[in-house]
Amino acid sequence: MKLAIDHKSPIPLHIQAEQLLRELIKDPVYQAGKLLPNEVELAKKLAISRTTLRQAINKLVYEELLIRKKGFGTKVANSRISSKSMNWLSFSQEMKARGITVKNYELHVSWVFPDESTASFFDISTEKKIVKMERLRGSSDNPFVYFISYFHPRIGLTGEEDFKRPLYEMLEEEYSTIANLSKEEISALEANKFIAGKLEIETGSPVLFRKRFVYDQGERPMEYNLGYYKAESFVYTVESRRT
Amino acid sequence: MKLAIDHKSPIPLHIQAEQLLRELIKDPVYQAGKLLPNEVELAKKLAISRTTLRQAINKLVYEELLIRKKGFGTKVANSRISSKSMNWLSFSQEMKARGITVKNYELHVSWVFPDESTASFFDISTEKKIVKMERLRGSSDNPFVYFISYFHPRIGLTGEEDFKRPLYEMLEEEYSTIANLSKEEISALEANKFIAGKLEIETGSPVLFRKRFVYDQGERPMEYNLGYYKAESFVYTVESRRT
DNA sequence: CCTTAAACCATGTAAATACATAATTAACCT
DNA sequence: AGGTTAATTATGTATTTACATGGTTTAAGG
Repeated sequence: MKLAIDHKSPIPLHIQAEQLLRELIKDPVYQAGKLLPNEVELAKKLAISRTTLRQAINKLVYEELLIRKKGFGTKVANSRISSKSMNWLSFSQEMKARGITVKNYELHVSWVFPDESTASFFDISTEKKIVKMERLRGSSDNPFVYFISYFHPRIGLTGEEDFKRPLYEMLEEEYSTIANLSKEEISALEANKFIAGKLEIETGSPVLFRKRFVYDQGERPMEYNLGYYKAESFVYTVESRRT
Repeated sequence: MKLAIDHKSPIPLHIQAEQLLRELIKDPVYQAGKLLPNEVELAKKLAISRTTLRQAINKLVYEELLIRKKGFGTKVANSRISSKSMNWLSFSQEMKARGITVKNYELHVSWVFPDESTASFFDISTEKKIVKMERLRGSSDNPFVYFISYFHPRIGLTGEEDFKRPLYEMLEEEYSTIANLSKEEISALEANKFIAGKLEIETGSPVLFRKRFVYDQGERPMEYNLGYYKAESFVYTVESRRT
């Protein structure tokens, strides 16, 4: 674990401090509501200004990972909002846990120009082609989900990879890219003609639609994933606890 | 609307600025991704330092109400309704934060026999009546969610309570019952005739359906909640981190 | 011995300043 | 006209400085 801050790095100091703090609070020593060193001391130790350190702490406070108390100190929050971390993101593993064997109905990999929103999430130009993966998956009886994934060019995918392997395992082993954070948006949609065809339902039928924004170790965008789930066959579960 | 900042007020300047901005972006003029005045100008106009102003803007950026772009400016995010772990559980508070005034279109409280699944969750007999609350809520323009709540008899509700108050606040203050854990199941459904009528959509249109199992301090079931959200107007967001 | 006041500690608030960097626009040169 | 370069604009990063304020601990006083 990196305990110091590199002033020569192009990564902003407050980002480095933030990452450092995230690592720090994972340490068992800090788990049970323990106090952090005070800001003035810690800033001196890290050789950054108190303002910069506060900038980093602020983010974690906002995420409710840290709790500040005036005149007392900053402590590590005990219970975090767990969203039943999906084991972790892997579809096939999740299905396996439910006793469903995943069948791949279609798999298609291509190089395409990203649309506006994808390019914006990846922070790249719409003129630069990226790898797109489409997958139709389901149980042994019938397909019930259609996935579209876009991958950031930084990863360096060729499009020739073995996408039959569990995706995140492959990305980790072959490209040292680890999914670290996922932001998801879940909504209900009417199936358009294309999706309806894939999922073998009627156009206009409801589908559960999930956008997933996946970030790597450095909080950099790595995957943009769209999932269209046949309505009856999928339930998304979330568990959250008061903090 | 207050447009100025009171330097003599005991309320911190950055809090005042934050509130002012929240009001400001509600203004129709700012609705469609419009740019805010630049930080240096705005700070001068409000007679506060840029640092303080940035502190205020930061909060709204964290909440994704504003989007900053270096060298370009700060624009208002096209606010769609999302639920960032629901703040915590309260619908009206979450809407308030988004600048949407919640309107209650219908409110109906009754004593009913629980169905099988409800009785099973509460671990009570189907012969024992419980309090059921139905609510149709939405923005000032139109309803977009229909809630049904069942409450565990242990709480001791009479059905005469003031359900116009924030629910969890009322339960905490009047009955010392605190929501502590929530398990949610989200799926997509076709609106049946009843729901379609309430939400003013066509039968068969997709709705986002959420079941919520709420537990109290002692992890005992306290509320069973069903929510039917009009499809276009609701996005459920989840953020999860690898552990 | 208990209450109250003072001292202390750590975070909270606020400003002024300086320079870096990304996005846009304008000017410039082929 | 088209592409490259430079200037402009507005946010991003970082430091130093100063004082306020809410808790905690200690010390004083009845």
